[in-house]
Amino acid sequence: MSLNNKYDFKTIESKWQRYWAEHDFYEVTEDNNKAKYYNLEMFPYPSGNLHMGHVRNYAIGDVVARFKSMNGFNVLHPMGWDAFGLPAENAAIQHSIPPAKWTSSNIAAMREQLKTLGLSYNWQREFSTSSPDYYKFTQWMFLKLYEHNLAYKKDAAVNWCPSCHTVLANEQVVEGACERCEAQVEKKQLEQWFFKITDYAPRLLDDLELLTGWPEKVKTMQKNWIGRSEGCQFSMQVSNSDDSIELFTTRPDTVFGATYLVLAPEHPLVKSLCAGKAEEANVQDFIKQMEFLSDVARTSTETEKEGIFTGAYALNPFTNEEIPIWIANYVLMDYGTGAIMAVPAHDERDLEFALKYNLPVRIVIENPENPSIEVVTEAFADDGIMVNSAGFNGLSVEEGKKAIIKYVTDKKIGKATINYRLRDWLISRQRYWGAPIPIIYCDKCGTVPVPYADLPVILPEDVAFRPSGESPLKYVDNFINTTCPTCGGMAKRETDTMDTFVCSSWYFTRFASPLTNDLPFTKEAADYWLPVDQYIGGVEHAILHLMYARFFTKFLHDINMLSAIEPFTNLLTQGMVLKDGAKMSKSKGNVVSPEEIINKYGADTARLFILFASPPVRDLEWSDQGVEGSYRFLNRVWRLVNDYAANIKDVSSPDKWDNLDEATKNLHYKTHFTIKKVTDDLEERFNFNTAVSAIMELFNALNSYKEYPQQDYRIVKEAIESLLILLTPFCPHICEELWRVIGYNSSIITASWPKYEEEALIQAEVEIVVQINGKVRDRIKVPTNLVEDDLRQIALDNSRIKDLTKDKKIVKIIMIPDKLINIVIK
RNA sequence: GCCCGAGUGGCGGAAUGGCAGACGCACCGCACUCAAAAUGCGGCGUUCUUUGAACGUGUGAGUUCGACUCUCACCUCGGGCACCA
Repeated sequence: MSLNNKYDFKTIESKWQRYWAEHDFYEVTEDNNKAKYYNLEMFPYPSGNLHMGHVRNYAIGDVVARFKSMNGFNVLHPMGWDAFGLPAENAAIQHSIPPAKWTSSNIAAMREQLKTLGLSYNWQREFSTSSPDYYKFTQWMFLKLYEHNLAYKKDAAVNWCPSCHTVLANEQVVEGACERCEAQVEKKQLEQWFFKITDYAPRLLDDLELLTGWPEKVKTMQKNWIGRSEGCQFSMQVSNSDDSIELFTTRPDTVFGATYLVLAPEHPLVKSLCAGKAEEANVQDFIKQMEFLSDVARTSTETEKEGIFTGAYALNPFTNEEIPIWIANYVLMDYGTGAIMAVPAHDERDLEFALKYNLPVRIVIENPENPSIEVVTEAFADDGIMVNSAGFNGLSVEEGKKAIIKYVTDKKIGKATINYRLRDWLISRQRYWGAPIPIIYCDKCGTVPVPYADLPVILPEDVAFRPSGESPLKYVDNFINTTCPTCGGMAKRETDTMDTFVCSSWYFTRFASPLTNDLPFTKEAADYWLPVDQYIGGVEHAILHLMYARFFTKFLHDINMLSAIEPFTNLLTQGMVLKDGAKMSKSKGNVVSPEEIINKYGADTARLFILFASPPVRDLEWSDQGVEGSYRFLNRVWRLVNDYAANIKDVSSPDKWDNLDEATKNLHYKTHFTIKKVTDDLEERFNFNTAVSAIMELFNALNSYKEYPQQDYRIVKEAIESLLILLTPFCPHICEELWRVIGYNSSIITASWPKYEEEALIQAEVEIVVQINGKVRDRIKVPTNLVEDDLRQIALDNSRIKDLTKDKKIVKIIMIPDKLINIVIK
């Protein structure tokens, strides 16, 4: 090795990146003779800057893709851009750069940054969701949903972000604030487009069971979000009126304790209920107060319950009692029927309200621990026996529910129902930089969908942005003014665009055949590649993106576009990258730039550190010194392999390893042990950190062997080759270079993953731990697979053990073969 | 309030019923050097009466021959949901 043979990562990395790209190593086509593996990382928003979270996400994905590929799979590993969204528009407003231009230059910059990481992407399939070739099919999806009555427009109280100047989906409101900008969300009555995701609620919930490769945590979050609840819907007659009120309850068994009804202030019956009554004016005031209050302001647990009596009464069909009808802030119009029966004795919320407004409290479920209680201070919601409930007395809660449901069903005043917390997905946005909703409004024909043949509805680029953020589309006459596809008359286009989550709800299908231009993808290609075998990304998408994508997949399945019913078979949610215990952010000033790290140490070092420092699902604490350590390791590998290169180049390995001396045999063992360990870690557990540490151990073993006088270069060669191949998914560049250094002409990235030999893992002797009463007292070396009788004898004959057990009575001896013997003494 | 996850040396972490602390970082010592860096070699949980022993995986109990690992209760931190009837 010459003195100037330094580990020159810059030259090495750019050389091999060019070489791999030129030789199309990552291009794939559908091949039915090979097992496919679709490996996908959540595509990024092209902010223009790669951050460490991206690097971690893509490094993890690249290890999986390369590992699968080296194991003979036909691997699809694509990358694209989730390119619509507000930042581009804000840049346009602030810096007068057109969003399209801003976006494409950001994409170019980020693509270059990604390429310096040496990721095994199939770049031929790259696309951006903001290109007409793509959003044409986002619009196609809208039309298909519309065609199947799953896209509809309704006037509703919606979440309005005053800062983003647009409405938001329920999922995009976090603790009353906008998910993006954290401004307090307001409520507005607007006509908006929705996707009827609620039609899919039962399947979205039930099919979570199929997702055995998903983290429990994500499934639980989705389950809670969908929020299925079983109960009963029935009606109560309004006194002195033909109207009746439909209400929903999960506790029909408590109906005898219903002492009042509560309607949501927006309930359509409220007006007529109080019409002409003394209460009318006050009720109207109350409704006005509620109207503009955001959901959170109105319904947070911290908000005090408020309500008002409507002046009307309803007849409880079970007690034949007249009970007052109230309206209150804590009842929501868009859940259930917007009306509840209040049972203060057995519902905490109703109790709080009843106590505040002096409404009667009646116990109808007996608390078995406190049967004689008379004054209710705490709502009892657990299981008990029905009391004060006429013919239903004595039933348990479960029996009571069934009996009451049967009663209302027989009487034809109600039925068993299931309610979901999930709301329909509000997808229209009053912003410019998104896929235009392909709808035309005609005075004569009404709402008319754009014909498929006319897609895409092109987003005009020559527009004037307004500082307020108000969509400039509203002022682009040649966009708005069009002709009606049905009657040919003058008509106007919808100016709202779609939520960017719509774009990302189907992108994984497009990668299967990204150039298809009559359909979003061909069924043939999609059925070959989908579902995605491994999906990798941040847990922040646990509900939003992952649920929308599941919804789209099921819909595409239903319209026979796709065989898959779930998009992602396995999901890995990686942890955040932290610095000094906090998420990296500009405001905290703790951002480490990937570009700098790659410049200083190279992509291989950056990748190695990120994969070694912590298992993928956990948060990763950034450590500059840790990076140094990874860099140091690669330098040591570099030196060792170069030192050995001449000696191992022309050595060939025999068919059988015979007569190896002990030190050599140990190295041989270590090599095969490492192959097994790394393979298991990558295949089954995604424990990249322990895989790396196993490779480091193999390196350490090789390094010690270097001092051994009678080296067997055949075994050294085997160890070095194994080490390089095992390290390739983590650090492909240095491994490729060293592969050539030891004499290969073919690329290491196409090398087969090594298989361990069972025989090499058999050791003649094992160390057994000898315990007395569970405490380690000695260690002895014995032949492998020693029978218990012999092991017991050897242990008892051991002088230290003899010493410690003399004068003691041996009660019991527990033996674990090849591992441990525990002598229990008294 | 409810649900989920985590808690192990100075630090990142390893071990999921059988040797606690693999691997790495930091630190200490030695070699090389005029010196430093780099590199190499060695040490490195705490305490003590130090060829040995006691203690030690958030706290307390329990199961077991044996518990970081299982069970129960609690504490702390993180995440999710939170008037959804």
